[in-house]
Amino acid sequence: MGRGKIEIKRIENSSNRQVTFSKRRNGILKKAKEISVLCDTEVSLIICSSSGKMHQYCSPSTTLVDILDKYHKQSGKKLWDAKHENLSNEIDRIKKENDSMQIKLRHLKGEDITSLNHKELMAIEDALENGHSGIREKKNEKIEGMRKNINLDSFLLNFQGKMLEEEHRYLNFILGQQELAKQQREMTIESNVREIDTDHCTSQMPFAFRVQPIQPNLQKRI
Amino acid sequence: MGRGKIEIKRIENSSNRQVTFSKRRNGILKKAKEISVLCDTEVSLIICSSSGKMHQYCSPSTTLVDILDKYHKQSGKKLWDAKHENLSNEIDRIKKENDSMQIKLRHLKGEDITSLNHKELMAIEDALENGHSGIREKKNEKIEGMRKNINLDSFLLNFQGKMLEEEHRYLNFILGQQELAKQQREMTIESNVREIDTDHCTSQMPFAFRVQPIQPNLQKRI
DNA sequence: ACCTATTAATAATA
DNA sequence: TTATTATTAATAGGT
Repeated sequence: MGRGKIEIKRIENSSNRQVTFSKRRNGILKKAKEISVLCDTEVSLIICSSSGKMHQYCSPSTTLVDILDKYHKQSGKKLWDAKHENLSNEIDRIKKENDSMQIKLRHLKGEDITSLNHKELMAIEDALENGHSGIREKKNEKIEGMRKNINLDSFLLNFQGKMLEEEHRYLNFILGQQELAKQQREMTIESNVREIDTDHCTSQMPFAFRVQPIQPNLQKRI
Repeated sequence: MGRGKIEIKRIENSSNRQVTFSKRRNGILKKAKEISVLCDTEVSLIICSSSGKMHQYCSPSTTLVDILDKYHKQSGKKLWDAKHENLSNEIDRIKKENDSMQIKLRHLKGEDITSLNHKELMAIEDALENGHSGIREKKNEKIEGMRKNINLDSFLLNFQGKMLEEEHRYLNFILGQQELAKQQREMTIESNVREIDTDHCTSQMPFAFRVQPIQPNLQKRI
């Protein structure tokens, strides 16, 4: 294309080379734009002239960095230096860690567990139980613990009260019996000291000494 | 150039677009080679097709990295730094996410919970309970359930056994005391009917009638 | 992938 | 650099 055909090799005439560069540079930039528009593609074109000037085209939908990044990933070539590679690797590593933790969390929350087998479910349940007991301990030490203590105290108090009541009733009963027995004994001695009658004696035996049904509440248990 | 003129806009017909891409891609790659040879320039051309394939040309005297580096220095644009910054930011973001998840996981496992307040503990416990109930549902209800029931049964059995033992001991004690009291009474009446001594009488009162510490375990049932 | 009419690019020139 | 233009190269549409 031109007044004559040319061989594709370095143009030795500097002026000609410069003119050709200018023309072809425009041409290729135009082509780059055209293909990116016509074919909906991402194009990056960088041209460094021998004089040091740079010319660049990048398709409008993206950035050079994006294209280079794509290239990097696709080609597997080390475009980026070791530092970038390290960073990329770390990102991959952390992302994996992230995903695994996310899954664990979801499992602990009881989500996405349909696919798990029995062993896995058991492991998760153990973890939940351990966690729960740990939490319970801590929680109980605080308010829950207080409430329980209060409940226990009131129960014990209630219990003690009932015990004391019971004891009190029993003691009163005993005292009453003793009193009665004493009076009966005194009456007997006073009125008929010499009259000895075993039967009478037995019948007059202080109530406290007779075989008594033991406290009914306690007897129930026999 | 072609059978007809075309407008430079996206070719909607997918097949045509693909054909045109193929042709123009070859064309622009050829142009890139030509300008780099004719004009002794460094050229980098990267084309990403919409289907994801990549095509690249780089002038033979150099590498893409060199060209990018030159571009970087010349343009003053932060190609590398921007990339580096992006990566660093992403790492920071993911690391934070990671840490937060790690903490959540540890909390759910019952670790590092001393610093939590009551509300937080409650929230975690709720989560654990929710998770647990989910797991429980999914878990093998038969075998696990059976095991638990057996354990509970054996516990109750054990407990009942202990209760009965205790009761038995107590009943034996009561019976022993009653027996003793009866014997003592009979002895007292037989040997010294007339000797009446209140103190002695009190001291001889059957043990069963004295104020006894009440059996705590059994008293519970009152 | 090939063909080819037609358009686009550009070498030589100014 | 830009403009002209003869000539070659690229390619659109069809096969």
